[in-house]
Amino acid sequence: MSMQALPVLQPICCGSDAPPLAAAAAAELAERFRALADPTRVAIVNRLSGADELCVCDLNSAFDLSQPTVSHHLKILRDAGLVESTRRGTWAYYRLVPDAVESLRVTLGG
Amino acid sequence: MSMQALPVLQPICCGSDAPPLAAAAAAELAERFRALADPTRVAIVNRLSGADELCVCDLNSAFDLSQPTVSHHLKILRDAGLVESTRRGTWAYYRLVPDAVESLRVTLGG
DNA sequence: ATGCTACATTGAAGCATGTCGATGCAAGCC
DNA sequence: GGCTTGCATCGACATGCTTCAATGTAGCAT
Repeated sequence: MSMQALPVLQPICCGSDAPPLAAAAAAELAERFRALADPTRVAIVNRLSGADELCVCDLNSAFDLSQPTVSHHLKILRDAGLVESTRRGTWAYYRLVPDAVESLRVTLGG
Repeated sequence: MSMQALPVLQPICCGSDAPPLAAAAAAELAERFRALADPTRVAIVNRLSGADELCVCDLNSAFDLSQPTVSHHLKILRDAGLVESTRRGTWAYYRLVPDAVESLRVTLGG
């Protein structure tokens, strides 16, 4: 999962008619945007941005969804590289990956 | 379609345990991210960022997809407010809505 | 060991999405 | 008028996504 900047708004090369954004790059970008294309995941990211770490139990009680559903969304965010987790004892703690979000932001013309 | 900033990363209020991001706000944000959750639409936005305007015929020939499919993606981008179009004669010209993209960028911690 | 708690994974159901061919519609040309 | 071109919409199909209950797994306590 390469986390380099893949600008949507400022194509790397200012080519005349050559494909400005490679198909693979577009696919990778779309994949990361899709991770934020769900209200629950947006809310999870937002909550994680307000704290250094959050335990899954906090998120479970926050979202009026079943525990497997929250776990599923966390996996999607993990696969997208937007969050990471560590287990300490029985609990799993999730936190944001600032560089990943920053990368997405740059993509939008930062 | 309100285009105000709805920051994911910096909740409006720094409340202790009150819901940091309202459900409606999260839904609206997710809806706009979903507009970019497809490779073709990412590529369309990218191409539009390289030119002031583009005619649909240009996009049709650029994406090796059927004309209805491209039209479908354009509608999604239009509904999300990321893109707008005007008909001049027989042709329809599409251009980016910079404020909409900027709004999404701010949402990511701008 | 038995049980319980915190998460993850699986399987299935229902809904949304991407894609196409076929059709509709308006503008320009013969 | 009729005909072609550019684009939008419709209907249908296949795939993917969100959600849940059920099950699995690992750690802690008794």
